[in-house]
Amino acid sequence: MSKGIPIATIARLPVYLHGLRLLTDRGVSVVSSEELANLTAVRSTKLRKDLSYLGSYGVRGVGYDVSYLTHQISRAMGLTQNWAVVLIGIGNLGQALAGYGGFSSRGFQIKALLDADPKKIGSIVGGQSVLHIDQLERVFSENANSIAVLAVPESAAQGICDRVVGAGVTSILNFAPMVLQVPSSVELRKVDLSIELQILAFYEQRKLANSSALLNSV
Amino acid sequence: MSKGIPIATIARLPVYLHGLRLLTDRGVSVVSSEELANLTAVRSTKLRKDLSYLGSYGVRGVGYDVSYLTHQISRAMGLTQNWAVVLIGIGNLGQALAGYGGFSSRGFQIKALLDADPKKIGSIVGGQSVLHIDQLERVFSENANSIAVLAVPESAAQGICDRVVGAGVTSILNFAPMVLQVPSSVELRKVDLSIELQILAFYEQRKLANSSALLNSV
DNA sequence: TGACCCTTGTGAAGGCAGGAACAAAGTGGA
DNA sequence: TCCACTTTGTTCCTGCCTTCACAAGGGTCA
Repeated sequence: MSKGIPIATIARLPVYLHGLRLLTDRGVSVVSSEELANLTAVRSTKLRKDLSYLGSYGVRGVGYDVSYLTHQISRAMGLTQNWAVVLIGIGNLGQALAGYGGFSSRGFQIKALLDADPKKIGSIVGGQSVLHIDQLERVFSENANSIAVLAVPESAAQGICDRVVGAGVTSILNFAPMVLQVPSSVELRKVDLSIELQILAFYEQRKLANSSALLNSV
Repeated sequence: MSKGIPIATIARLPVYLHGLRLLTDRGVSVVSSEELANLTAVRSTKLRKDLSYLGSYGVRGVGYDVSYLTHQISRAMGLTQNWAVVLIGIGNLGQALAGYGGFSSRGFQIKALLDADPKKIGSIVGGQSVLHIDQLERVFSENANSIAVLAVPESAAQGICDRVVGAGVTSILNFAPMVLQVPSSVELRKVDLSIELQILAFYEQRKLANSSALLNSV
């Protein structure tokens, strides 16, 4: 039952897919959970439990068939179909996202690029022409079930978000470093580029504090 | 005890800081957990619990002093000091990171930009001149305790990572969509730009599956 | 065919995070 | 000074995720 797959597992499946792709490139056709776990920096027991949510696709005493497992993970994640993505905000981050290999290789197809800056309209980014933000409603009506990706400045984010919701979009990914308000029927997720950096700083601070505490105690 | 702060809390503290900054801009000097929670899309009970890990900085019956709480959160996260960051890889993503306001506003100071592409050396990005990757060891020896941010292509990532570790860096943030191998003494964190998108796709797929199941059952 | 070996898949336990409910404490008014 | 009100800080409980340990199952070789 796909319904029972924990979110934590979903977040790791792409990492396994990446490891499997490496193995395919090397011509490896069968892999044990231990080997794949080493490649993806998780415990083998966690890997096996994750895979067990999808079904029993391994062979005891042998391991997993690389291509078969690749297919099963892709299917479970809904990546065998192509997902339409509309990218809004073509600044530096937007351009990076437009050219990001991790999207297309995982089944996400960017259907349109939108921006408000007249200087950018018509320019080619990642092989596509940038459209004016006025086209927003038309673009979403022509691409049903699209996911909206917001890479706009903080000041514009909530306004654009409201228009996207008004256009019937139910899945939004927000890169602006702020909290957006959406109806509960809309699935909103956020990527904050500096959160992980802050967690690192926190660890580093603790490390420094511990070493100075040691000095004091001598 | 800063040692007891859960990671989940650490990840939310920056969001609270952002909400507090909004309040400061509006001239608000005191805020209740309920109001701040609404601003940051969490439950007020979760907010209070998070803050209680830092200490007792509120006044019962009144709320929290905005500037005092701002200071205490910053201090707990180690953001009152400036953290030196060296950014490696000045492609689209690197340029986006170099200009990203969320870094400087949270106490991260980019000390150097490095790239291997001769065409980029000497160009000005985010107010700084791009240095050649050969300067890597020198840059880190001049900036002790720096955090390395990797925004390089997948094929170059492990090699650069090894050099960074060799230069004595103990905190690395990786934006390349791959798993890096580091000694256990090094703190490595990763940002995968497409993981959240995949989680959205998974929800969307489940939504579609459920609605078609409903149709079939009629 | 049977015994041994290897690896998967799963049940159970432990730990961490989230939510609810309540006790504690400070303010303001009478 | 006392009482009622407001909001914090904390305890308890529930649920999810991770880890451990082992049973189950398939392959291989004699």
